[in-house]
Amino acid sequence: MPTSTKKTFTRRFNVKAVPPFDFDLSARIFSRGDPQFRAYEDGRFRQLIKIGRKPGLFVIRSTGSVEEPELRVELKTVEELSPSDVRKARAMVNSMFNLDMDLKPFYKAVKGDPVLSGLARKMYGLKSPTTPTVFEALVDSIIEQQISLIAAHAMQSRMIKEFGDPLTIEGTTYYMFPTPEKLSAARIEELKSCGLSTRKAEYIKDVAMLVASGSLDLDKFEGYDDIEAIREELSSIRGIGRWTAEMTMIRGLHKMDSIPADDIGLQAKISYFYGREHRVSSDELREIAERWGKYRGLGGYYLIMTLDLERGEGVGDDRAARARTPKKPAARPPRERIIMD
DNA sequence: TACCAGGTAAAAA
DNA sequence: TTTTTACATGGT
Repeated sequence: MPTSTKKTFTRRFNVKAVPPFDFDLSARIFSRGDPQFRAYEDGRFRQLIKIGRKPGLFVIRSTGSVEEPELRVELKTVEELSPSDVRKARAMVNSMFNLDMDLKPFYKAVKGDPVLSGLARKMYGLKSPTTPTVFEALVDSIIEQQISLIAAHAMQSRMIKEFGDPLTIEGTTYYMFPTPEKLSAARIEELKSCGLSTRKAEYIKDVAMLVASGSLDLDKFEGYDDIEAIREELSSIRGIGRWTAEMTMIRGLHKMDSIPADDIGLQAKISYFYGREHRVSSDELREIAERWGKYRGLGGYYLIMTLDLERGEGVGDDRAARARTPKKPAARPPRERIIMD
């Protein structure tokens, strides 16, 4: 039950980032988000996130410049925050916008790449964001398996409003991403009513149960340096294949040396930028991304964001790429043998 | 109307 | 062991 007239507390603090960092460019990925969940509008990012056990609405804007980046954070809550809560909130902002990441080594690494060297200039200061929890990245990735992002986003929105805790602040109701506890307790039929297939509903409920019961600790992967180890461990869970594990690493774990080579959207974008006739295979994509060194995931992110921003809109729809790249492999590559030397 | 869309597990061959 | 199939929704 959303409580309507409660006193709200507001805490304000500033956070600095490692330059270069362009907040507007980096936050624009959220500009078409569901305003009741996560959005970027008029220079302000908003999302309701739990700090410990207390929900708080983060309102974040830039007060600095690309070379001297600084963010202003307003944190609205219905319970007063302790100093330790505020410390946690600072760390969350830092993590969500990847503020400590230094882009300079990435720009240096792609200097010789004909495409990315140009995009590095054009998108100077773009950092990749991260979901507040690894769980959110994982669940979103499961929903996005196989279907179009537009369809997936519709389902995500329904799921958030069905299972996410609401909080009304200054007349607007916001929803938090559903907790593992809430999703583990959901009935399959309820999850399906958000548009999910029976299988995806099972995957999500099962993984939520693993996390809620404590038998799967997603946060521990933050400390892993070996992305192959993360991929293998995640892939041992039903419903999580290579693609889902890699998407989770990129979106939820800051593992920017991981790249979802099987991602057909990324394959189409690479084909477009590198002038290929057909949509590149996973192996061709890996070969190209190899040049970007340990920043290959970030390289992929730059390609995706460039096309999305060229259209002047948020992410989630690659019509631009599709319109300019052949739909399918020229002729038919029936026996596509994967050659491993 | 079909077909495709940032896949995956399970059945069938 | 490899190949085929079912699955869900939203656009074109």
